[in-house]
Amino acid sequence: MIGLTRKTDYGLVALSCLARRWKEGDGAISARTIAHQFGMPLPQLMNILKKLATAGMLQSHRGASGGYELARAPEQITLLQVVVVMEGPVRFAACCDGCAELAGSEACPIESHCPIRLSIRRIHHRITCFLNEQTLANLLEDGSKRIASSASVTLDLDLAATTVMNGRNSPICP
Amino acid sequence: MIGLTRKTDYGLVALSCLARRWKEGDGAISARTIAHQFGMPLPQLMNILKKLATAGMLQSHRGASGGYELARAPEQITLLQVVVVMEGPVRFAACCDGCAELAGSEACPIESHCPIRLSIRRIHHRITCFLNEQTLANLLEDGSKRIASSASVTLDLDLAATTVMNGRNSPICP
DNA sequence: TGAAAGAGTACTAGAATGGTGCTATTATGT
DNA sequence: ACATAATAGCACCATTCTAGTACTCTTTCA
Repeated sequence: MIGLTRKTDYGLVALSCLARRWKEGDGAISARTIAHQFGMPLPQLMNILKKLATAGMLQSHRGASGGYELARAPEQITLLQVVVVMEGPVRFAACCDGCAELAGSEACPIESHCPIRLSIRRIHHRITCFLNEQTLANLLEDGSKRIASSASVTLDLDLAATTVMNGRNSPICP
Repeated sequence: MIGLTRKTDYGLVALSCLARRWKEGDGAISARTIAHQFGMPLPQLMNILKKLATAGMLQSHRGASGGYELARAPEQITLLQVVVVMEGPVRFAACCDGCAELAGSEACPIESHCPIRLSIRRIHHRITCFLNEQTLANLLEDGSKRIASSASVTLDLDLAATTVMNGRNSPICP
């Protein structure tokens, strides 16, 4: 599936909240407060924040009036990093993506004569690069602005045309 | 998760095989032959090809010496179309991605004050656009060539550096 | 007429995901 | 000193998704 899990989603919302506080110079904020603010289930958000803190993305403060804050600048936290922390390494394909040597996953049986091996790897690379260009700071730049891209490309997007058609012949890109 | 399911993977390999035959001017080929050629489980590949045929991507020929062939040119079959057929509509996020009106999925409860709603939609759009630019014909152009991109951008990729690091600070893009 | 092939449907086992609960530890404020 | 509020670290359950299999029916060709 090509999409974020709900946990990653929750994590990104929380991180954005913390990034905004970072910009304002505010201090730590508790998981309870964030959960209440965005209507997220508290136990799950606690697990998520714990994970992000363990990964070094957040700094935690225990005890009363404790909480979480970003451990580094929003510009230095990328979407790819968050996804990797929450869901594990990104693997565009189970085989043929250059990640088979990770985690003892069995190699693709047709790797030697797979007709699309290299193309899949290139696509994998493009996607991970793209995700790594999207920083928390970018995410906060809302709405009318463009996505910053180190590939020196910006697209003027018609956001109203973003809906994904189910039909097989309908192009997504306007 | 950000990655293709194995079924989509199988489907792409089979489609590439059929695309190559299309270029050579060859006719239909049976599921059994494809499965044997690439070491895929036959019953599953049959289901996959049925699905792609139902979606109009393949043309099927029943009876002895029947089989499958592409229903249209490889240039007119995109990665996004294949993913949508095999996995359903692409939704980068459960909420806030402009797809909530599909399939009766419950709306995101914080949609009105979600700090990253628009950014998520933009990223969703960029990814679907990218997937829609990758055609079967592109996939067949192996190895040393570049990915065609209507965004008029090409990146020279160091394929050897594609491995995804697990560490939180290791940039993926070289 | 029999064999080969797709069409359609149903089913099972395992993994991933979403979500909850409990106990221990740490810091704060009174 | 002590109650309280907060994170840390587990373990756990229910549901959904995924991979894979099986069976019957229809069509076509030799």
